Amino acid sequence: MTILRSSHRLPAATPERGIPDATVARLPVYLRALNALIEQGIGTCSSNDLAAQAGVNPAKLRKDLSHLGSYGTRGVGYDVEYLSYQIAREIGQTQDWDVVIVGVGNLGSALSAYQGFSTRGIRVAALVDTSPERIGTEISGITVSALEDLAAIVAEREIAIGIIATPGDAAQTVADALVAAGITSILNFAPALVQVPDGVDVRKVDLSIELQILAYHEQRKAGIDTVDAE
Amino acid sequence: MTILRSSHRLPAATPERGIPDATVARLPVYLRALNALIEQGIGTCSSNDLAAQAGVNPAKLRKDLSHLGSYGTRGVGYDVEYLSYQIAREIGQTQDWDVVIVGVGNLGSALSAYQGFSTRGIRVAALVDTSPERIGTEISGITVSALEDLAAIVAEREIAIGIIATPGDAAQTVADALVAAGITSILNFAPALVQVPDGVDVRKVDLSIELQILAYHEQRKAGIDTVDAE
DNA sequence: TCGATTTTGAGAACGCGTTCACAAACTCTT
DNA sequence: AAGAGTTTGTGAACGCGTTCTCAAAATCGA
Repeated sequence: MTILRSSHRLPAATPERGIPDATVARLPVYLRALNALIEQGIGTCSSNDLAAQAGVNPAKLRKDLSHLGSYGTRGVGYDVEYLSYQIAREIGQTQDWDVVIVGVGNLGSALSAYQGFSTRGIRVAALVDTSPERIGTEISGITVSALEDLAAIVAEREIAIGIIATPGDAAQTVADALVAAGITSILNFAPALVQVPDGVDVRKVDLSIELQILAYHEQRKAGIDTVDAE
Repeated sequence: MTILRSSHRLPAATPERGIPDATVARLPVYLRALNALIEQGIGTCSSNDLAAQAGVNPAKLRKDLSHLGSYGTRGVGYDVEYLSYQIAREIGQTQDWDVVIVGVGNLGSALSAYQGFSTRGIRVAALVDTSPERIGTEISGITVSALEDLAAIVAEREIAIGIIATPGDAAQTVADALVAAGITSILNFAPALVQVPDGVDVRKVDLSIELQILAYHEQRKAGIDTVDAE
């Protein structure tokens, strides 16, 4: 059964630049769900099927996909492989992205060995640290370089994404070094917020805060139990 | 459904329970900013000062704080220590929270040694794994237990929060075990979504997706450079 | 060919969160 | 004591994202 890719879109249609942030954040989830379907040998799926796999509302899924174009077929659904490719292309996963990790303490080391990256087009290309004891050692098959060599490494390997995995007080220094080296996208694991110039994207992952949010809700659950009788 | 908890000072105000999720997620950020101010020896601050420290809009900060109560003084600002305590109390950081980490691979090990937890009232109380080679070994000063012993450990130590740091295919099994053991809050680092019964909170941190989102924007920047002449 | 059925794509309504704008409340100076 | 200056707390406007809903487009069976 061949799925018609409902004709070509308009040649000069809106460049469709500007997918909502919330949608962008979910596209990788859909991609993962589609890959799961591919592994199950499923060739076509409805928005209901895919939404169930991805854990979202079917209407939301369709709205999200509609921002990319019309890749489904009414009355039929989506061709799994075709849609998978379209999303991959949209989020730039048809190419590999080299990243540099700054700070190879416990977290940085764990990230350098993280299995989940390679299958999603992420390749840890370099490790950097400031500690003399760490520089020159090999972690996950990569030799740790000095922070001074960052710019050269970034230029040579065409690295566009940097990961900050240092303690909080080093974060701004590292961010400055990354920006100076030409990095324009930063993932910050340090418990500190960093200032960067316009044009540089920073995403922050704060492990403590995630747990603190859970603790708030946990406290609230406990409070309901004990206070309700009041 | 609505939780009535009479506050000691509000006579006929709204139940006041039910702080918006977006606000809850920012309270730990404010708390960190306030602690930074305390270390600088600053006793009072305006919403402008604190907002700058926390990296948010002053109006948003005030709106957030207004959900907790009126802890500021017009024309003056906020007492740093007092506000710090009020936020800490609100998000349950006046007590320590014990957590169990399931999966002591690279990521789980790194989390067990993470310095940022202890200062925020998070204590890693137990480590669990399924691998016979890991069970019984000591990591960050904690002996790794078997998954079968999870329920006993959770009960004994009164652990309320569990962290999943396993590969994706083990995540659901682990989540089921955590729920069976009485855990009601889960932080999931595995690249898979887990199903849990009502009443159990799950937060998900997906390292690959964070990088994929950055890669999307990175790709877009590159596209603008080459396509757009603006 | 035609009607019944399935499913997408998108307009519209809705809700939540952010930002604006300002009165109220406080301090400080004269 | 009173006016000028500050800053909070909050109602209102706004914008983004989610959800509802349904016409349009496709398949299938007779």
